[in-house]
Amino acid sequence: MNESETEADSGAVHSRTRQGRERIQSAIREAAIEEFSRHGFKGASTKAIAERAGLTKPQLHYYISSKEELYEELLYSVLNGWSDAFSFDNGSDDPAVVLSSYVRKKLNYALDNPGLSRIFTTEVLGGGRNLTKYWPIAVKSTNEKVQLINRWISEGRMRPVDAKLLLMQIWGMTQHYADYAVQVNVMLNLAPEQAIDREPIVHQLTTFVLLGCGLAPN
Amino acid sequence: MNESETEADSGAVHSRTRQGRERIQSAIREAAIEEFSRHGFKGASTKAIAERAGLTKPQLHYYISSKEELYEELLYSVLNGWSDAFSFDNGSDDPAVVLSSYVRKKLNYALDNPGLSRIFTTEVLGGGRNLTKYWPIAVKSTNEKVQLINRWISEGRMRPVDAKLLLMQIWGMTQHYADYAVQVNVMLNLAPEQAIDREPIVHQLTTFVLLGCGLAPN
Amino acid sequence: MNESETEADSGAVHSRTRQGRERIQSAIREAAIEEFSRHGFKGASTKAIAERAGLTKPQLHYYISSKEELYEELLYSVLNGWSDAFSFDNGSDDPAVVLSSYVRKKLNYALDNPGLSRIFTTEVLGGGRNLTKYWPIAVKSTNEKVQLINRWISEGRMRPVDAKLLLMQIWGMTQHYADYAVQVNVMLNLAPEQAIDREPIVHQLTTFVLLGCGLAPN
Amino acid sequence: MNESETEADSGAVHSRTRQGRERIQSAIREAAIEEFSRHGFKGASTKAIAERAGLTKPQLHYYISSKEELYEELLYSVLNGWSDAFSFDNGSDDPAVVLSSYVRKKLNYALDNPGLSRIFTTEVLGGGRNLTKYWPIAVKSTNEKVQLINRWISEGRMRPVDAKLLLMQIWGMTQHYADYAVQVNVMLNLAPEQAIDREPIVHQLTTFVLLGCGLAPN
DNA sequence: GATGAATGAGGGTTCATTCAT
DNA sequence: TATGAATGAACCCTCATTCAT
Repeated sequence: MNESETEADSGAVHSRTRQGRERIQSAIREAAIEEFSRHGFKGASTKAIAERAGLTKPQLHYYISSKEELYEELLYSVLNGWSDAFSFDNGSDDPAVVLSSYVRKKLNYALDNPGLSRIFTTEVLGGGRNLTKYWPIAVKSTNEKVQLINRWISEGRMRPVDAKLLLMQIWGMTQHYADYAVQVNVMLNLAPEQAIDREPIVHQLTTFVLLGCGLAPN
Repeated sequence: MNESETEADSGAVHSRTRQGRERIQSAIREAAIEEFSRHGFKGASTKAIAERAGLTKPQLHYYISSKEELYEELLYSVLNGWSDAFSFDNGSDDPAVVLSSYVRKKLNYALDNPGLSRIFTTEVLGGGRNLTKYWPIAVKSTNEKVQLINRWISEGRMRPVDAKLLLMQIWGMTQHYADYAVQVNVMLNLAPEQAIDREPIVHQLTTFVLLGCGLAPN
Repeated sequence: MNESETEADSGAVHSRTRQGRERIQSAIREAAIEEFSRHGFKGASTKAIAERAGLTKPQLHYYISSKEELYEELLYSVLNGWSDAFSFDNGSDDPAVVLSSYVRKKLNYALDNPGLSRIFTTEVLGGGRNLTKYWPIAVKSTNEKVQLINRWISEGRMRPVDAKLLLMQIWGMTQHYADYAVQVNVMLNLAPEQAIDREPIVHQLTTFVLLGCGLAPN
Repeated sequence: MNESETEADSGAVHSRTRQGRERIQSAIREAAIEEFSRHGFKGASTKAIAERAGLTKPQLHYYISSKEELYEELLYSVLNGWSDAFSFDNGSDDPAVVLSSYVRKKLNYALDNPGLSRIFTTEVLGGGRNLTKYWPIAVKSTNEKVQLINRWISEGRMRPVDAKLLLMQIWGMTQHYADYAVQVNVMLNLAPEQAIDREPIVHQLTTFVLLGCGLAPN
């Protein structure tokens, strides 16, 4: 991206082909996200992915090794993205600050990566067979947050709540904007693909969470 | 079950076969819910449905006319169930009462019918092509609730919130227990199919919502 | 069709059931004729036959032993009907009389039994695998006619023609009214199932044949 | 049949594959004609078509998109071929010339394309559901011929006949050589697939028609 | 690199027929 | 007799993948 090479490339075949390859691979990625997120692993077809990426099926198989691997790659890609949004900001120990930041990050991820988010949802819906390695990590990371929240509670800085349930509430509310995007747009009277104005949502969500936790909204 | 009970069978062949048919049809229904909710319409296979119901594929087609019709039947079944949970109690005009009742009903539906709930989610994920007829109804029903909430707000009985977003927050939080059941159980350290203790959840959810709306929890 | 059964039956159960059986069998026959004549042996389905006869499939199999046998029964039924129309009248030795009578009988058979006629056509179209036993008979019967015609020709009572071709011309022209009934009705501006006025056709056909044979039309 | 290709192949790979594709497509076409013409649309199976063309079923679907489309393609192919044979020669206004030419063309089409001809027959036998668009064209073209014949009659150049019936007689007699080819060969003592000597037939047919119309044979 | 072709498995569905009842 | 159910084969078609070119 910030490579010093301009669009007016030296023209070396090597470089051009590499660019082409990257463009194709990102086209495949986007196409695969779309298809997998709409139909799940079993329901998605390589034909549809190939067509969406502007390739033929054999061409697609030149770039990927299998449908399963492509899917897993994307799935792990979400899990990594999750790690960021899942983590609490360490910059502050103020519950209100930490929680609002968390909500905002979660929501942003859902709205910036609705496809990837939905892939995770289809995976969980399907039973989460590919997530056995992931659960321990998620559990650990969740437990850390739970402990932090519980400390806040024991310090009287927060209303006593079940911290795990609180986190799930946040997940449910934010993930909703990825999984139910279609319904959200219908309800908000937006065109099917129209982007949502996210600031009001962040604001209401954080206020809601803070009030729910007995905290003063920022 | 009293062991001396002899099935209270009338003994008539007619009755037995009819019972058998009903048992099979409900087995098909359950199997279809499971498969569709796990893999979506495209990803589900009639073979899997048949096997789960203890039938062969041609046998299955003796009871259903097509995969699509079976799916749509189930989908409409959710939509009907939705109508109940979607409706506000008319027995009260107290925001706290109405909202907690709504949350409770929504959650109960998700926990009582996780499969059906997930089918709706897969449908929305897939783009909601089968929901064109449903949206107007849902929008109307939602708008009615929005107006009621707005009245409460204008009467100063509730904190000013975006009513639509509020409803979506409730949907997201309750639906989460159906869609993400697998993750919920992992997080709550429950066995994969173990039933959840729903009372604490209802309690925290309603408290959360009421506080978020600036209402005193019951 | 031509069943002019007396409704005033003795009323005996036995007789009534026998009547019922006969009625069913004739319904099956008609249904089978329709289906086989429209789609051929392979293309016809027992389901369609059963439905057309107002029966279920297992019910149908109670009356017939197999699709093939039902088909063959009908086919042989045509072949028998053929024998009549195929035979020259022995009452006269006048070429004009014999030929016009033959044309008339052929045409009448086609118009009275279009379904059966078409079954024969589908059989021939399909290769005539079921007709191996029939060909020798047909050939013999044809050769006899050929010899008779040839005698007429050698006696100078008819223009010299290839007798076999002449017969085929008659078959083609008459069979056309069964096989191409749909097109005939379109061309004659008749409703799809409307009966045709056959006298003009008989007249033109016989005149045509007689003139073609150098005979004076009746 | 229509293979007029130069055996001297350029040898280029490109050319070879394209030739291969064309050869396969024409094999499919021939196979499909054979199967459809023998069993009708419903009775024909893609398996049989594939095998006859030397392909597997999925291979076949690489070249065609569906059984129905393949069938319709062939059917329309007949209808187009029909247009030629259906048209009267405009080169002459002599009834004898025009009619004999018509008979000859019709017969030639039936003998050159027996399979395609039979496909049309199976379609008409089956009710002609695919011919709704075709009928108006056929009716118009027929009416034009009828008017011409009627003019000849009114000018006293032809015996008065029902022109439509006359045309149907011609259709019946010529089509017979396609539809009843099997029986024709049996009757004429030819081997099942043996080609017929068509000149005597054309001669007798035209003579027959001209005499039937009160015209002097050429 | 990329394309036409092939492959074997499996998709949903209907088939003719038989078996209990 | 007649019906609900079952059966195994076959139906048309698409799948993910691989192999020549």
